[in-house]
Amino acid sequence: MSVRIVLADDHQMFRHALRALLAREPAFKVVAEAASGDEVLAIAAAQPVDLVCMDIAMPGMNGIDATRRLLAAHPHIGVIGLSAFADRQFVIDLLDAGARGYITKAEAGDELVRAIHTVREGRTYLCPDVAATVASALRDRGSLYAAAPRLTERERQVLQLIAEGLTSMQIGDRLHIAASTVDVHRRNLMRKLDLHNVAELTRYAITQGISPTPPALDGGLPN
Amino acid sequence: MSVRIVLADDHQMFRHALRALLAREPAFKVVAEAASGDEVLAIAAAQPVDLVCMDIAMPGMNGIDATRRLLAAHPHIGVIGLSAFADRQFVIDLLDAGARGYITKAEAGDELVRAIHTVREGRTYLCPDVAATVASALRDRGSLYAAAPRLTERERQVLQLIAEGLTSMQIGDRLHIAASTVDVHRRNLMRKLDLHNVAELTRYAITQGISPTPPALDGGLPN
DNA sequence: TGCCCTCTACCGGTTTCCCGGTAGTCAAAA
DNA sequence: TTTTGACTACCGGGAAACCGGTAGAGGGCA
Repeated sequence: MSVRIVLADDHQMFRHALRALLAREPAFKVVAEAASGDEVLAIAAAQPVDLVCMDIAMPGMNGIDATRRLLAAHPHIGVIGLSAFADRQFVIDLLDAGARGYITKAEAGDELVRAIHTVREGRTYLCPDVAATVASALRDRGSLYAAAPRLTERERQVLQLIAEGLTSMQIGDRLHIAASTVDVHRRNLMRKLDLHNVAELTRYAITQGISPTPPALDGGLPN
Repeated sequence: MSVRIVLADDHQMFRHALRALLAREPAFKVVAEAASGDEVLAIAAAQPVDLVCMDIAMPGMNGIDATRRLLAAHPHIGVIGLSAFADRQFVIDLLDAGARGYITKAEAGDELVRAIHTVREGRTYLCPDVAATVASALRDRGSLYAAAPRLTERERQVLQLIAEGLTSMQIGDRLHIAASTVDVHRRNLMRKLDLHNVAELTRYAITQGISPTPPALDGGLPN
């Protein structure tokens, strides 16, 4: 019986292209596509799924939170992370969430096929870049999880709005809290992440997918 | 005779997947892949090419400069821009460079097939998002090119350093100019781009590839 | 029960940003 | 030659960021 695969990525074109790539393998069957973490959860609740190729940076629920919640409900599903970057924090967070594989988009398409086979055999697959990142993380501190600066929900919200260019007062209004409270969250964010200004926070938010990439800078329809 | 296509994107996996997608069309033949603008130029110099699917954001020479130089040497080649964003500036710059099509990765894979056919017939193809962007740009100011806020070299340098989180004084030290001068460049940037804080500047710099997207937040091997 | 964490909120102070203006030099273009 | 554009530099002022501290309410956990 073939492997029932779900493709999760916010770029439809990438999904379609990936589907064409995987169609060459008779053992694979792409049964659904998702553009966000929420859609992945809905699909898994509605039909049997063996494996998910999960992009990290997606609007709405990101790939890491989606993986955590997906595996809580369906522990048998294999998750392979797919990201443009071999960012250490991404890798650690995703593996911590229970993913069984991680490859970057810089790798060859064959790499994904190999990863799927490996994960189906019950083993873990990391592409070379990612393996190096994990190794260096281990070497640095002995433990993989010790370093991950976990953000609270509130901090994530504040970070996202800071990255969108809002002032503390505007953020306070949006979240219905005082500007002074927003300042506290900002300070805690900076301390946790060892970042010290809005530019660094913005870059961090974008790489983490907390801020839906570089979005409506243009907007299209002003006024 | 089939259309000889070159795929240019810095993600090998995307190229491979796209190749699989286009392989379904018997009229298409992907004759080469490129990971940067330089590679596109080298390929076009070495073999006959009919059409290039060109990603905008590539390391080294970006898709816009590559298009301009490619068409200067080979005006008969059709260029279709491929980007994650429908950023107004991207679209305008690429069309200005002579591209004949522009589609975002949010579109379906079929969209690319349709675009290739259209461009081969000598016409221009824009996906709906992009068409709306162009229309709004025209509506805003009557002319497409009048809008392009061209940045000077100095402004680009300052923008990049702002996006990296440096203060005006630090930027001044780095560029050997006074902090007050940096402030002037910052103000001119904000006026030209209609952006009003560091967060927005940072996001802009990242979308433009001026700031090397996911920066060394992680680093990999800090030793 | 006590401890820790999160979220809330305010106090103070310094630095930087953000916006406005003026103004000189230099090189290229009209 | 005059003008335009880029780069340089300073003044002033208000807003916001940045950094430090304190502190109460509520929840989870040992």
